[in-house]
Amino acid sequence: MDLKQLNAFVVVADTGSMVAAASQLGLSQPSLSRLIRQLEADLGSRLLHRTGRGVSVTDSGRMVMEQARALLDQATALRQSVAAHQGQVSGQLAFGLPPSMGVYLSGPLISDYHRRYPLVHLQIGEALSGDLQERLLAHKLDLAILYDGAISASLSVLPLGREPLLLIGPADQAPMQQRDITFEQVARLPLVLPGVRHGLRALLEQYAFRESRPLTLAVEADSLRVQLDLVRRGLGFTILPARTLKALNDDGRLVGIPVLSPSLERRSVLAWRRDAVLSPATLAMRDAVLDQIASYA
DNA sequence: TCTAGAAGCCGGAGGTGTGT
DNA sequence: ACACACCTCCGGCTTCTAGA
Repeated sequence: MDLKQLNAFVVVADTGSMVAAASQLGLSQPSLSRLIRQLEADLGSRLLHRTGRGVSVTDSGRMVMEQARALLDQATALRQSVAAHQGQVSGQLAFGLPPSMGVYLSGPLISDYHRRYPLVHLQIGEALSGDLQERLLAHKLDLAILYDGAISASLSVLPLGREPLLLIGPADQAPMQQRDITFEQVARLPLVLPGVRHGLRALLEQYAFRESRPLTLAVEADSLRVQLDLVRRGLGFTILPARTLKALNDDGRLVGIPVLSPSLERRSVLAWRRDAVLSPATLAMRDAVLDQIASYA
């Protein structure tokens, strides 16, 4: 058994196809088929069900897949540790963050990180907090920023802090003339909000449930830019952190005011798999995120 | 009939042993 | 120490087989 066979098996299991996996691995299908057979012979167990329309993982295969991923992660961390020991942080790093943080955090964070660690091949993904969590657990991300709440016990987290949430609207609209606004008043306003799978929406619904003040939904839009465009056009108001508004308020026509009673805030965390061996590239990104967040304080 | 995996065969690369 | 022969391993190509 070797890492090449284990990696081949993990890619086959992920793709569900020998042909697709062979293409991804840069091997011919027969070569890949032979690698898998050798692994199965070594382990004395069938890892895949073969059908005329692809392959599926057996129960033994699922168990092997989990441990194979852990071994591959350790091998990657070992390579990167040796490189770091020689003064070079290198390797691959898949990092995810929610769009409402990505709009203001990605630029400075990634450019600074890339300048300091040019040998690290970065993959940056923006997605909903729940999707990011799933991708972390599926080994598709090494590190991600998530919104606090319903975090899996399989993840380790580091709190990043709290962001006050503002009611956002056109400067000339009546509610925006106030210095602040109560949650009760906000709940009565027509709101342009993301769908229920979105962490921010889930958070607002929790506030609404606790306060017994159901939200008045005008339009549901997952895209931040669409939300703000609709707010500019007077279809309603939205709720976002101040930094998100600042990053997207190109024409300065939108303003934000604090929401009180209760004051709305969003907490975020940096998360990674509890069983993961963090590579030097991942540790460097963790520090870079903490530095960047600290610079906003 | 089409698609995808398996098997057989071949060639290249690298390792090992032996002779000079 | 070097050159050569042989062996093993790996990957590609072609063909066959099985399932949808």
